[in-house]
Formats: sequence, C-alpha cells, structure tokens
Amino acid sequence: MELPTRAEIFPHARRGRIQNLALELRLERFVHLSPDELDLLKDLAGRRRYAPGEDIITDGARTPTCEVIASGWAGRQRVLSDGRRQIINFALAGDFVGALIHPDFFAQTPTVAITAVETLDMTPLRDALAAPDPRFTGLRRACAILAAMDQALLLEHVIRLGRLTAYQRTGHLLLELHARMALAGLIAGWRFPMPLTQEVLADHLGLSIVHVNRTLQQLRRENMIELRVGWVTVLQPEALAIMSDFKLPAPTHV
Amino acid sequence: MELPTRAEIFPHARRGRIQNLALELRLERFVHLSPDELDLLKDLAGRRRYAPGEDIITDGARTPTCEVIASGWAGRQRVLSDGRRQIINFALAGDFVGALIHPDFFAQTPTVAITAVETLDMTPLRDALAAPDPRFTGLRRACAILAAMDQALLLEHVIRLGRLTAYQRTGHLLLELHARMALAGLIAGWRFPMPLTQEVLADHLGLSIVHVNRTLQQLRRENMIELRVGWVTVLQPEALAIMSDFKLPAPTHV
DNA sequence: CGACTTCTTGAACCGAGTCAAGAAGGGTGG
DNA sequence: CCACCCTTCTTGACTCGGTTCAAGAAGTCG
Repeated sequence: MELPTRAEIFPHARRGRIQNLALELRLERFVHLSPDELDLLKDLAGRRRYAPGEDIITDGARTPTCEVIASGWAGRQRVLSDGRRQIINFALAGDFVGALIHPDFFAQTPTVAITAVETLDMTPLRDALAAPDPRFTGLRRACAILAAMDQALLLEHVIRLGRLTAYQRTGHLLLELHARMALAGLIAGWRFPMPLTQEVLADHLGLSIVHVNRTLQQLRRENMIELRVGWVTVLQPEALAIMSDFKLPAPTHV
Repeated sequence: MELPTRAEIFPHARRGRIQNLALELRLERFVHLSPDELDLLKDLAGRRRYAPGEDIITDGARTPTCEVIASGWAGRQRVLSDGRRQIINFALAGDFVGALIHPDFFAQTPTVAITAVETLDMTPLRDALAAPDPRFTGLRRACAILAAMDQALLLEHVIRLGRLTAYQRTGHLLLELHARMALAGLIAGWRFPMPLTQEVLADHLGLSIVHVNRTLQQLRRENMIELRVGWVTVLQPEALAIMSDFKLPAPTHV
C-alpha cells in the first residue's frame, strides 16, 4: 500500500490565505475550483469553538446550522433509553457537519464535540449553492462528491458492525481514519493523531470498553499497530487491510 | 400507536393514470407537485424486470442507471472475501435505486433483486432535475426528502447493528419495514408482506441464520408477531417499539 | 499532592455462532 | 395428483467471541 505524494493528492491545490486548509484540499481533490469559488472559501468568517461533550448540531434544531470542522474531532451519536450509546460516525477537520451535506430532515442524531472542536460557519456556502448560480458549479460538484464519500463511509461502517469481528473492526476503522486524514492533507506517513478514548471507540465499534482494550492489545502484540498517548502508527497496513477486508472507497466515475 | 388514515398520509394524492402509485404517493407525502411534475411521472416508460438474485445496479458500472422499484424487494449488499454477506438496506416499491438519490461515486455495493423485481427507468426524472429548471422545484425537493429519509434509515440500521440485541434488532426492523410500507401506501393495518428468507434477514441483521430463527420464534412465543408464509402481523406494536427503542424517523423541519 | 479519568487485568457469565441432522414447505415433471 | 427434489425452516448440543463485574494501575490535570 503506497502512499501518494502530496502533489498526487492535491493536483489543484494552490497557496493563499485560506481559512481551512483541510476543507480546501478536500474540495479540490477531484474538482478544479474557479477563482470566484476560492474567494468564497477564503471569505468564510464565522469561527466557533466547542468544548468536549458540547453539542454542535442539537437534536431537534429547527434552524439547522451548517459548519465545517476546522480542528478537533466530532461525532454523530444516539443515546438509547437505557443509556447505551452508538457513535454513528466521526467528523474530522475538513468534514461538514449539519445541513449542507446531510439532509437532516429526519435524523435524530445530534453531532457532539468529542475533543475540543473549532468550526467555520458554512451558511455562506450553502446560500451560494442553493441559488442556481453558474459561477459555483464546481463547488456544487465538490460538495456532492464529499457527500458521496460520507455516504460510502457509512456503508462501510454498516459492514464493519454487521459482519466483521472485533479485531477486524478495529483494524478496519484505523485504516479508514488514516485514509481520511491523508486525503485531507492532515498527515503524511502512517503515524496519525487518534485522540479517542477506548470508551468512544467502543461506542463507535459496537463493542464493550474492555473488549476494545483487549483488541487493541492484540493488534499491538501482533505488531499491526503502535499506540502512543494520542497517536497511532499503523505498522503493517497491507496485512491489516487484508485481514479486515479494507478497501479505500474510491470514485468509480467522476 | 395509531395508524393514520389514508387521507392523513396522502394529503395531496390525486387520481390518474400513473406508473407507480407508491412512488407518486411517496413524492407527494411532504411536497405538493405541479401538473408539469405529475405529467413527468406519468410519462415514465422504461420498465425492467429482474429475477431473484439478479444485479440491478452492478458494482463497478461506469454508466450508473437510476431506477425506482415498482414491485418486489431489492437490497444493496457487500460480499466479503470469505463469503460472508452484509445486506446494507432494503429497497421496496417506491424506493429509488442507483444514482438519483445515492451519489454512488464511491460505494462498492451492488444492488441485487431479492425477490422478483420490476423497476421503472428514472433517467428522465434525473435529467429533468439536473438542469436548473424552475418547473421542477417540487420534484427536486421531494427527491431530496426521500434521500434524507433513506439516509436516516441507514443511521437507524447502524444503531441496530451496533447497540441492539438480536431480539431488539429483529423487532426494530419489522417496525421499520411496516412504517415504510405504510408511508408508501402499500399496506393498511399491521399485517404486511415480508418475503425475506431467514438467511436474508440474518445477512441484514448481522446474525446467523439459526439465531434469526430462534429470535423469530421468541417473538412469536411472546405474542409480539405472527408469521405466515410471506407475511407478518405485528400484534403488539407499542410493546415492540418500546423494547427495541423504535421511533419512526420524522421530519424535524420541512 | 490529591482527585478524576482512563487504561488494564482476571474470572465468571452469556448471547450468539457453529455443526449436524431432520422436518416441512413449495415447486416441477411425469 | 402424486413423487421427487431442493430450498427453507427447525431443533439440539457444543463452542466461542464478547460482556459484565470488580478491582487495581497508570496517567492527567489543577
């Protein structure tokens, strides 16, 4: 499993004063953006901060906001009536939360800050895309692609939960997180930040805390990964991918 | 849990020669469609038939089709390298399959006919919506709502797989299937068609065939449901909803 | 340093899987 | 209409992956 170079990852990336590098890199990953579109991204202003545990998108909000993660980790979750929690997905830097990509008419799943989170308000982008303005076709397409990616990741998670063992699930998730951060230009190489507690991992992977602990130990024992405080290193990406049936969601047609 | 009347379910429904009642009812559930839009739906022609097991949307298809189920049950699935299968979701009459609603750039999950399936080609609808034509704003909105509903159901499935027991999962799924068929005007009352084998159920619920069998028996033993050849009756919807934490995805804002 | 969260470990338990074999349906052809 | 075949369903016995409970160790932060 070879890592692409930065130039391969970001064919259209350019320098400039930008608000959120990860966002811009992700939007330009598959689509070339016009100067108008880049300007719109650069003019984004509304910065917000959330403490760990704070709601970013509240459950029954009638006026849904629309933000992009600038830094930190967030997650959509549901707490069941008996207190059990399921974390549906994670949102990393460059990921949208709220109404722009996820049509949230129905979902009763608040988005919560897992670590400290900084976001940028994306309502200017949403308003620009809502009108049939031909200047923003590139952005519209880029957002559709991000939404498709998000959807694909959700399908992968269903497969993880439905048909993979604890050992496979954990490895599969680590590979996914790595791939996403690499795509967003947040990391290079196989070492990457992973600030999740074992409890959070358990609630995402549908396992108990204790079993997550034992599974991580097994992955370490077998030299698949290395764990430091808030960091992971994937030592054997190929072996991990084979054993967990991992394949990076890739565009079949763009 | 009271069942709404037909008039409550379909406030805008009208009579006429239509191709797919379920589709039209679902589209008009939340949005009022103009005569132009209804005409477009009535002019849909391309009818296709699929035998059980046949691919409707093939995996790596470069020219993604876009159809709506007219009758029968389909499902998106992934087969793992060791032969295990995960059925990600079911598509019933009135559900879209393919590129209109699911942005399929990334997903490697073919859609397969589970029973015999009839579909209608939806490319005319897709083309009409792609152009920024103001005549079709209602349809555009209706399709967005269907997509949101689909997305919400997927989130529910993640919760089912991640945090519910076999007994809860099975009850939860039956309630979901019932709710969807009721919304599409396919049924009235608590008896509804359920042509899935226990193997298919197992592959959707992330369980073994044997355990699905025992779980269904438990549901019958406790008078939660009644099973006939291709039919289920939910005998205690409220009890089932409470024990499985089921809540019909409802629009928070439309 | 003290308080709190997070991680780790062991032992017992249990929900769900596996294996295997038989029964019951449900179609098909004679 | 029956005989046959094949799929689907059912049941029992056993195994195992993962959970629960409980207690202690190691971080972490003020």
